[in-house]
Amino acid sequence: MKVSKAQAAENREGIVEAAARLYREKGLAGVGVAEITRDAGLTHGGLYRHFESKDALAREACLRAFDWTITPLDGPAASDGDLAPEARLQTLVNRYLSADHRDHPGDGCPAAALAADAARAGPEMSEVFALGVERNIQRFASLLQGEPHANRAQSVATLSTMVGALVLARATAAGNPALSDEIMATVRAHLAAQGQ
Amino acid sequence: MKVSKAQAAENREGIVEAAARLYREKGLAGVGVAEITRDAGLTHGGLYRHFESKDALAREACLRAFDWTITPLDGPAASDGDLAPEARLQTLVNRYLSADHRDHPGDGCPAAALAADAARAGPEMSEVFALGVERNIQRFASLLQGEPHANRAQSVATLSTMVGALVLARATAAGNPALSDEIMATVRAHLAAQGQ
DNA sequence: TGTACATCAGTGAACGCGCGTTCACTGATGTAC
DNA sequence: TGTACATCAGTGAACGCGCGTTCACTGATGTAC
Repeated sequence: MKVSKAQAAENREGIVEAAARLYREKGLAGVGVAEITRDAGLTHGGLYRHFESKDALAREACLRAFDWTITPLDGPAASDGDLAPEARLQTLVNRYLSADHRDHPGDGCPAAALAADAARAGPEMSEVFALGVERNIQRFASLLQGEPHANRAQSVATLSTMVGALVLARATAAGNPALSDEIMATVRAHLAAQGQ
Repeated sequence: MKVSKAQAAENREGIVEAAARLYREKGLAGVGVAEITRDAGLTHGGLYRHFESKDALAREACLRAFDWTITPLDGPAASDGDLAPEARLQTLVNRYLSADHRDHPGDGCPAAALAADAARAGPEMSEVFALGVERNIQRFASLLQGEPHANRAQSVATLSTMVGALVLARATAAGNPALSDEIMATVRAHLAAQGQ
């Protein structure tokens, strides 16, 4: 049955949100369109009224996933604006390299969850990731405003370190939890010492 | 038809090697057993004389992939033993963060290519990755012998940075080659400045 | 060393299953009058 | 404002396809005598 335009837009939104979460949890190749639409409270057939193909949905879902920011993980820290740049950076790093973020990729950083999949998903998906990574670099740089060595290079290096540490922590979490924790703690300390 | 025990062992080896390469190229969910055995010059039915399941093969292939070392990428640098630890580290970093390594994941670092897949593949695969990552950390630490700040923490941090940078460079390579190159160059310089 | 035969690595058809996509159909929405 | 009807979001069966796994079969290997 037909639904109102408002309801249809809401349904579309629900599909994108469900896809953004499920893809981060299970990988681009690990989720089917039936699971995504079911998660959004619909059936699979209607998907193609909103998206040209599964790949088109995947691209839009990844773009949406990059709207993610670290703050929601621990709730908004209202007083962050008062902190010195070094402290703000460290707060962000501690949230990014936390057990909570490691264990809930569906609500987390898409770069850490999906970069390897994106590299294999064709040039259009790679463009989506390039946009998202560029946005993260710039957001990082603006966060570091006032830092002694605050610049784009610093942002790129710190972002790489955080993504790499989270990826390794996730891959080792089930098989060697102590190693997984060690990686996150070591890199938190490393970035704290570097930013001091 | 039956083949000699030596031939059978060779065929098994070929399957593991093909799987180790194809999985790094296309991801754990992106390759079927038919493609792997075809690549090894066999048909898919015989796979189960050697491996209990596709997952068991995947685990063995990942373990094998961790035998990978960076040196073969540019050929063995016979004179590396004469270099100072800082120079040896920088040579390794430059090889790891090269266009060649980025564009040929099948012959490259399994942590960068498969860590996200491994995190989703169950505890047994995670154990394989924990072993591989631990080996890489220790190899790194022994390479840094003689460095002023050479220790395990330094190894973990540098490894994380390298993996993260390569992962991001791969994800953005097709969509924004300039950004991909920038990430690798920036992190090469960052690690050079840090290790000086 | 020669012969008879059990072993078993490898083949390829077949299986059940889930995938992405299509399509005839439903029925509430929203518009034309 | 009320009525008739075209639109179209959503449903669910059906499609062709490739997947992992099984299995009857083949025939060279390797062993028992």
